[in-house]
Amino acid sequence: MSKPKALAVVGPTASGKSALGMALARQLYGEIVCMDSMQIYKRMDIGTAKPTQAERATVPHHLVDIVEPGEAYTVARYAEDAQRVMEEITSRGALPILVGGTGFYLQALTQGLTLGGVQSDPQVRERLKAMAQDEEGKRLLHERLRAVDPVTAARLHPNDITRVSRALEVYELTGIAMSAQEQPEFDSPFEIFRIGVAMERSVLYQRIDARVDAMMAQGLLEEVKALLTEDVSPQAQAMQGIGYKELVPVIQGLYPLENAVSDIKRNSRHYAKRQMTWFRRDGQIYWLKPDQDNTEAQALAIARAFWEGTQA
RNA sequence: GCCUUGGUAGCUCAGUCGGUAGAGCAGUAGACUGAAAAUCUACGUGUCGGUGGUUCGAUUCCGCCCCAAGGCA
Repeated sequence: MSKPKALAVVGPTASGKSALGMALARQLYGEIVCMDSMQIYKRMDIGTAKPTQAERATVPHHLVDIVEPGEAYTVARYAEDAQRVMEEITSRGALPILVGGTGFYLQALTQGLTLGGVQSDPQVRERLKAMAQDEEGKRLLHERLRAVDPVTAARLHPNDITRVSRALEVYELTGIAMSAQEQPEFDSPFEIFRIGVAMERSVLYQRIDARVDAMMAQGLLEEVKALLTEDVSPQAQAMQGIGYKELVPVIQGLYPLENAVSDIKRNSRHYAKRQMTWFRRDGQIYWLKPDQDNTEAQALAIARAFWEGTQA
Protein backbone atom coordinates (compact mmCIF):
# COMPACT_ATOMS: atom_id res chain seq x y z
CA MET A 1 0.00 0.00 0.00
CA SER A 2 1.31 3.43 -0.87
CA LYS A 3 1.74 6.15 1.69
CA PRO A 4 -0.70 8.98 2.06
CA LYS A 5 0.42 12.15 0.34
CA ALA A 6 1.13 15.58 1.63
CA LEU A 7 2.45 18.81 0.22
CA ALA A 8 4.97 21.18 1.75
CA VAL A 9 5.35 24.80 0.73
CA VAL A 10 8.66 26.18 1.94
CA GLY A 11 10.88 29.20 1.41
CA PRO A 12 12.28 32.23 3.20
CA THR A 13 10.19 34.60 5.23
CA ALA A 14 8.04 37.05 3.27
CA SER A 15 8.30 35.07 0.06
CA GLY A 16 4.58 34.46 -0.22
CA LYS A 17 4.35 30.89 1.07
CA SER A 18 1.10 31.42 2.92
CA ALA A 19 -0.73 32.83 -0.06
CA LEU A 20 0.51 30.04 -2.28
CA GLY A 21 -0.39 27.43 0.30
CA MET A 22 -3.90 28.77 0.58
CA ALA A 23 -4.36 28.91 -3.17
CA LEU A 24 -3.33 25.27 -3.39
CA ALA A 25 -5.58 24.32 -0.51
CA ARG A 26 -8.62 25.86 -2.17
CA GLN A 27 -7.98 24.09 -5.44
CA LEU A 28 -6.99 20.71 -4.10
CA TYR A 29 -9.30 20.21 -1.14
CA GLY A 30 -6.39 20.80 1.16
CA GLU A 31 -5.91 21.84 4.75
CA ILE A 32 -3.00 23.93 5.94
CA VAL A 33 -0.65 22.58 8.59
CA CYS A 34 1.44 25.41 9.98
CA MET A 35 5.16 24.64 9.94
CA ASP A 36 6.35 27.74 11.70
CA SER A 37 8.01 27.78 15.09
CA MET A 38 6.45 31.11 16.06
CA GLN A 39 2.92 31.00 14.66
CA ILE A 40 2.18 28.24 17.11
CA TYR A 41 2.06 30.84 19.89
CA LYS A 42 -1.18 32.47 20.88
CA ARG A 43 -1.52 36.26 20.85
CA MET A 44 1.51 36.67 18.64
CA ASP A 45 -0.28 37.54 15.44
CA ILE A 46 1.21 40.60 13.83
CA GLY A 47 4.90 39.83 14.30
CA THR A 48 4.58 36.26 13.08
CA ALA A 49 2.52 37.25 10.03
CA LYS A 50 -0.08 34.73 11.05
CA PRO A 51 -2.92 33.99 8.65
CA THR A 52 -5.90 36.21 9.48
CA GLN A 53 -9.16 34.99 10.97
CA ALA A 54 -10.80 35.55 7.61
CA GLU A 55 -8.21 33.40 5.89
CA ARG A 56 -8.54 30.73 8.51
CA ALA A 57 -12.29 30.76 8.00
CA THR A 58 -11.84 30.10 4.30
CA VAL A 59 -9.25 27.36 4.53
CA PRO A 60 -8.78 25.12 7.58
CA HIS A 61 -5.52 25.84 9.40
CA HIS A 62 -3.89 23.61 11.97
CA LEU A 63 -1.16 24.09 14.60
CA VAL A 64 -1.66 27.82 14.76
CA ASP A 65 -2.28 29.22 18.27
CA ILE A 66 -1.63 25.97 20.05
CA VAL A 67 0.62 27.07 22.93
CA GLU A 68 0.83 29.92 25.40
CA PRO A 69 3.61 32.45 24.76
CA GLY A 70 5.26 31.61 28.05
CA GLU A 71 5.36 27.93 27.26
CA ALA A 72 8.28 26.12 25.69
CA TYR A 73 7.72 24.09 22.57
CA THR A 74 10.10 21.75 20.82
CA VAL A 75 10.72 20.14 17.45
CA ALA A 76 9.85 16.81 18.98
CA ARG A 77 6.44 18.01 19.99
CA TYR A 78 5.97 19.49 16.58
CA ALA A 79 6.78 16.24 14.87
CA GLU A 80 4.14 14.50 16.96
CA ASP A 81 1.54 17.21 16.59
CA ALA A 82 2.02 17.55 12.87
CA GLN A 83 1.93 13.86 12.24
CA ARG A 84 -1.26 13.49 14.24
CA VAL A 85 -2.95 16.37 12.45
CA MET A 86 -1.84 15.12 9.06
CA GLU A 87 -3.32 11.74 9.79
CA GLU A 88 -6.61 13.35 10.72
CA ILE A 89 -6.66 15.38 7.52
CA THR A 90 -5.85 12.33 5.46
CA SER A 91 -8.60 10.35 7.11
CA ARG A 92 -11.04 13.01 5.91
CA GLY A 93 -9.79 12.46 2.39
CA ALA A 94 -8.18 15.87 2.27
CA LEU A 95 -4.63 16.83 1.39
CA PRO A 96 -2.35 18.07 4.18
CA ILE A 97 -0.35 21.10 3.07
CA LEU A 98 2.57 22.01 5.32
CA VAL A 99 3.29 25.71 5.04
CA GLY A 100 6.15 27.43 6.80
CA GLY A 101 9.79 28.32 6.95
CA THR A 102 11.04 26.21 9.80
CA GLY A 103 13.26 23.76 8.00
CA PHE A 104 14.16 21.87 11.14
CA TYR A 105 10.51 20.99 11.67
CA LEU A 106 10.25 19.60 8.15
CA GLN A 107 13.37 17.57 8.73
CA ALA A 108 11.96 16.15 11.93
CA LEU A 109 8.86 15.10 10.03
CA THR A 110 10.62 13.56 7.09
CA GLN A 111 13.75 12.12 8.67
CA GLY A 112 12.66 11.73 12.22
CA LEU A 113 14.51 12.70 15.35
CA THR A 114 16.90 9.88 15.73
CA LEU A 115 18.21 10.63 19.16
CA GLY A 116 16.27 7.83 20.71
CA GLY A 117 13.91 10.10 22.56
CA VAL A 118 16.49 11.83 24.68
CA GLN A 119 14.56 14.78 25.99
CA SER A 120 15.78 18.06 27.27
CA ASP A 121 16.29 18.80 30.91
CA PRO A 122 15.98 22.50 31.72
CA GLN A 123 18.06 22.11 34.88
CA VAL A 124 20.96 20.40 33.19
CA ARG A 125 20.74 22.94 30.41
CA GLU A 126 20.75 25.85 32.81
CA ARG A 127 23.75 24.49 34.65
CA LEU A 128 25.79 23.87 31.51
CA LYS A 129 24.97 27.25 30.10
CA ALA A 130 26.04 28.94 33.33
CA MET A 131 29.42 27.32 32.91
CA ALA A 132 29.93 28.92 29.53
CA GLN A 133 29.86 32.55 30.57
CA ASP A 134 33.29 33.50 29.28
CA GLU A 135 35.85 32.27 26.78
CA GLU A 136 37.49 30.07 29.38
CA GLY A 137 34.15 28.57 30.34
CA LYS A 138 33.32 27.77 26.73
CA ARG A 139 36.66 26.14 26.28
CA LEU A 140 36.19 24.02 29.38
CA LEU A 141 32.71 22.97 28.34
CA HIS A 142 33.99 21.89 24.95
CA GLU A 143 36.90 20.17 26.65
CA ARG A 144 34.47 18.26 28.80
CA LEU A 145 32.52 17.13 25.76
CA ARG A 146 35.70 16.01 24.07
CA ALA A 147 36.41 13.77 27.02
CA VAL A 148 33.10 11.92 26.78
CA ASP A 149 32.22 12.31 23.11
CA PRO A 150 35.22 13.22 20.94
CA VAL A 151 33.30 12.63 17.72
CA THR A 152 30.64 15.21 18.47
CA ALA A 153 33.16 17.60 20.01
CA ALA A 154 35.14 17.52 16.79
CA ARG A 155 32.24 18.72 14.71
CA LEU A 156 31.10 21.42 17.10
CA HIS A 157 32.72 24.80 17.53
CA PRO A 158 33.40 25.71 21.20
CA ASN A 159 31.39 28.90 20.73
CA ASP A 160 28.29 26.98 19.77
CA ILE A 161 27.29 26.50 23.38
CA THR A 162 23.75 25.54 22.46
CA ARG A 163 24.93 22.42 20.67
CA VAL A 164 27.84 21.66 22.98
CA SER A 165 25.43 21.83 25.92
CA ARG A 166 22.91 19.63 24.19
CA ALA A 167 25.54 17.01 23.45
CA LEU A 168 26.63 17.03 27.08
CA GLU A 169 23.02 16.89 28.19
CA VAL A 170 22.42 13.79 26.09
CA TYR A 171 25.45 12.17 27.64
CA GLU A 172 24.52 13.11 31.20
CA LEU A 173 20.97 11.90 30.81
CA THR A 174 21.76 8.59 29.17
CA GLY A 175 25.39 7.84 29.87
CA ILE A 176 25.84 7.33 26.15
CA ALA A 177 27.57 9.80 23.87
CA MET A 178 25.47 11.54 21.28
CA SER A 179 27.54 10.10 18.50
CA ALA A 180 27.11 6.62 19.95
CA GLN A 181 23.36 6.80 20.37
CA GLU A 182 21.38 4.24 18.50
CA GLN A 183 19.83 5.67 15.40
CA PRO A 184 16.48 4.01 15.00
CA GLU A 185 15.18 3.60 11.48
CA PHE A 186 12.68 6.23 10.61
CA ASP A 187 10.25 5.86 7.81
CA SER A 188 8.04 8.86 7.27
CA PRO A 189 4.40 7.78 7.11
CA PHE A 190 3.76 10.38 4.43
CA GLU A 191 4.98 10.97 0.96
CA ILE A 192 5.71 14.67 1.01
CA PHE A 193 6.17 16.70 -2.15
CA ARG A 194 8.07 19.93 -1.53
CA ILE A 195 7.52 23.15 -3.36
CA GLY A 196 9.89 26.05 -2.69
CA VAL A 197 9.39 29.71 -3.40
CA ALA A 198 12.69 31.02 -4.76
CA MET A 199 12.41 34.74 -4.80
CA GLU A 200 15.21 36.93 -6.08
CA ARG A 201 17.27 38.18 -3.16
CA SER A 202 16.92 41.94 -3.70
CA VAL A 203 13.19 41.62 -4.27
CA LEU A 204 12.82 39.54 -1.14
CA TYR A 205 14.74 42.08 0.93
CA GLN A 206 12.47 44.86 -0.30
CA ARG A 207 9.44 42.79 0.61
CA ILE A 208 10.87 42.18 4.08
CA ASP A 209 11.38 45.91 4.66
CA ALA A 210 7.87 46.67 3.48
CA ARG A 211 6.41 43.94 5.62
CA VAL A 212 8.16 45.12 8.77
CA ASP A 213 6.83 48.64 8.17
CA ALA A 214 3.38 47.17 7.70
CA MET A 215 3.68 45.22 10.95
CA MET A 216 4.60 48.36 12.83
CA ALA A 217 1.63 50.15 11.27
CA GLN A 218 -0.62 47.30 12.36
CA GLY A 219 0.47 47.74 15.96
CA LEU A 220 3.29 45.31 16.58
CA LEU A 221 4.55 47.48 19.41
CA GLU A 222 1.17 47.19 21.17
CA GLU A 223 1.21 43.45 20.64
CA VAL A 224 4.59 43.12 22.35
CA LYS A 225 3.49 45.46 25.12
CA ALA A 226 0.44 43.32 25.75
CA LEU A 227 2.57 40.19 26.06
CA LEU A 228 4.83 41.88 28.61
CA THR A 229 1.79 43.12 30.50
CA GLU A 230 0.49 39.60 30.84
CA ASP A 231 3.88 38.69 32.31
CA VAL A 232 5.42 36.77 29.48
CA SER A 233 9.10 36.79 30.32
CA PRO A 234 11.43 38.57 27.89
CA GLN A 235 13.48 35.41 28.32
CA ALA A 236 10.71 33.19 26.97
CA GLN A 237 11.34 31.32 23.78
CA ALA A 238 8.45 33.07 22.10
CA MET A 239 10.04 36.41 22.89
CA GLN A 240 13.17 35.44 20.95
CA GLY A 241 11.18 35.79 17.77
CA ILE A 242 12.17 38.53 15.37
CA GLY A 243 10.06 41.60 15.94
CA TYR A 244 9.59 40.70 19.59
CA LYS A 245 13.07 40.58 21.05
CA GLU A 246 13.95 43.91 19.42
CA LEU A 247 10.91 45.76 20.75
CA VAL A 248 11.21 44.71 24.37
CA PRO A 249 14.01 47.20 25.16
CA VAL A 250 12.04 49.91 23.37
CA ILE A 251 9.09 49.34 25.69
CA GLN A 252 11.45 49.35 28.65
CA GLY A 253 12.68 52.73 27.46
CA LEU A 254 16.19 51.52 26.84
CA TYR A 255 16.42 51.67 23.08
CA PRO A 256 15.12 54.00 20.37
CA LEU A 257 12.20 52.70 18.34
CA GLU A 258 13.73 53.78 15.06
CA ASN A 259 16.82 51.64 15.65
CA ALA A 260 14.73 48.69 16.74
CA VAL A 261 12.74 48.80 13.52
CA SER A 262 15.86 48.72 11.38
CA ASP A 263 17.20 45.91 13.58
CA ILE A 264 14.03 43.94 12.89
CA LYS A 265 14.51 44.41 9.18
CA ARG A 266 18.14 43.38 9.35
CA ASN A 267 17.45 40.35 11.52
CA SER A 268 14.68 39.30 9.16
CA ARG A 269 17.10 39.47 6.24
CA HIS A 270 19.62 37.37 8.13
CA TYR A 271 16.90 34.91 8.96
CA ALA A 272 15.74 34.71 5.36
CA LYS A 273 19.30 34.01 4.31
CA ARG A 274 19.69 31.20 6.82
CA GLN A 275 16.43 29.71 5.62
CA MET A 276 17.69 29.74 2.07
CA THR A 277 20.87 27.98 3.12
CA TRP A 278 18.82 25.36 4.88
CA PHE A 279 16.38 24.71 2.04
CA ARG A 280 19.07 24.79 -0.62
CA ARG A 281 20.68 21.87 1.13
CA ASP A 282 17.43 19.94 1.25
CA GLY A 283 17.86 18.73 -2.31
CA GLN A 284 14.29 17.53 -2.77
CA ILE A 285 12.54 20.80 -3.31
CA TYR A 286 10.84 21.76 -6.53
CA TRP A 287 11.69 25.46 -6.84
CA LEU A 288 9.47 28.06 -8.41
CA LYS A 289 10.56 31.60 -9.22
CA PRO A 290 7.67 33.96 -8.65
CA ASP A 291 9.36 36.84 -10.41
CA GLN A 292 9.73 34.77 -13.54
CA ASP A 293 6.78 32.52 -13.94
CA ASN A 294 3.18 32.21 -12.95
CA THR A 295 3.97 30.46 -9.71
CA GLU A 296 0.46 29.74 -8.67
CA ALA A 297 -0.58 28.09 -11.90
CA GLN A 298 2.61 26.11 -12.10
CA ALA A 299 2.53 25.07 -8.48
CA LEU A 300 -1.05 24.01 -8.94
CA ALA A 301 -0.23 21.96 -11.99
CA ILE A 302 2.57 20.02 -10.39
CA ALA A 303 0.78 19.69 -7.08
CA ARG A 304 -2.29 18.35 -8.82
CA ALA A 305 -0.21 15.89 -10.79
CA PHE A 306 1.34 14.72 -7.54
CA TRP A 307 -1.92 14.58 -5.63
CA GLU A 308 -4.03 12.94 -8.27
CA GLY A 309 -1.29 10.99 -9.96
CA THR A 310 -1.75 7.26 -9.83
CA GLN A 311 0.82 5.25 -8.01
CA ALA A 312 2.34 2.22 -9.62
C1' G B 1 34.22 86.01 1.42
C1' C B 2 37.47 84.34 5.61
C1' C B 3 38.68 80.64 9.51
C1' U B 4 38.33 75.64 11.47
C1' U B 5 37.52 70.45 10.99
C1' G B 6 36.62 66.59 7.83
C1' G B 7 36.54 63.83 2.78
C1' U B 8 39.92 56.17 3.32
C1' A B 9 35.41 49.42 1.79
C1' G B 10 28.02 49.82 0.64
C1' C B 11 27.85 52.56 6.01
C1' U B 12 30.56 54.42 10.62
C1' C B 13 35.42 55.17 11.35
C1' A B 14 40.87 53.73 12.50
C1' G B 15 45.69 54.05 10.36
C1' U B 16 50.15 54.68 7.49
C1' C B 17 56.71 59.07 12.20
C1' G B 18 56.57 58.67 3.44
C1' G B 19 57.38 52.06 1.23
C1' U B 20 49.85 51.75 -2.29
C1' A B 21 45.77 50.14 4.10
C1' G B 22 42.19 47.56 8.40
C1' A B 23 38.19 47.17 12.25
C1' G B 24 32.92 47.03 13.41
C1' C B 25 28.39 46.88 10.89
C1' A B 26 26.14 45.69 6.14
C1' G B 27 26.71 41.87 2.43
C1' U B 28 27.99 36.76 0.77
C1' A B 29 28.85 31.44 1.65
C1' G B 30 28.21 27.52 5.11
C1' A B 31 26.79 24.44 9.50
C1' C B 32 22.49 22.70 11.98
C1' U B 33 19.54 15.65 15.30
C1' G B 34 14.25 17.45 21.29
C1' A B 35 16.00 25.98 22.15
C1' A B 36 15.68 26.37 15.22
C1' A B 37 12.53 33.46 13.98
C1' A B 38 17.34 29.88 18.21
C1' U B 39 22.71 28.90 18.05
C1' C B 40 27.32 28.97 15.53
C1' U B 41 31.48 29.25 11.55
C1' A B 42 34.14 31.43 7.38
C1' C B 43 35.10 35.44 3.81
C1' G B 44 37.93 42.38 3.74
C1' U B 45 41.55 45.84 -3.23
C1' G B 46 39.28 50.11 -2.06
C1' U B 47 41.12 55.80 -8.51
C1' C B 48 42.78 56.33 0.56
C1' G B 49 38.06 63.59 -2.91
C1' G B 50 40.74 65.92 -7.56
C1' U B 51 45.13 67.96 -9.44
C1' G B 52 50.12 69.83 -9.44
C1' G B 53 54.79 69.78 -6.50
C1' U B 54 58.81 67.76 -3.22
C1' U B 55 60.81 62.65 -3.22
C1' C B 56 63.96 56.80 -5.66
C1' G B 57 58.82 56.36 -3.95
C1' A B 58 52.89 60.20 -1.77
C1' U B 59 46.88 57.85 0.49
C1' U B 60 50.57 60.01 4.15
C1' C B 61 54.37 66.21 3.48
C1' C B 62 53.38 71.13 0.64
C1' G B 63 50.28 74.28 -2.95
C1' C B 64 45.80 74.96 -5.50
C1' C B 65 40.81 73.21 -6.58
C1' C B 66 36.10 70.58 -5.43
C1' C B 67 32.59 68.79 -1.69
C1' A B 68 30.47 68.52 3.51
C1' A B 69 29.80 70.26 8.55
C1' G B 70 30.66 74.10 12.07
C1' G B 71 32.27 79.15 13.21
C1' C B 72 33.21 84.48 11.89
C1' A B 73 31.72 88.37 8.85
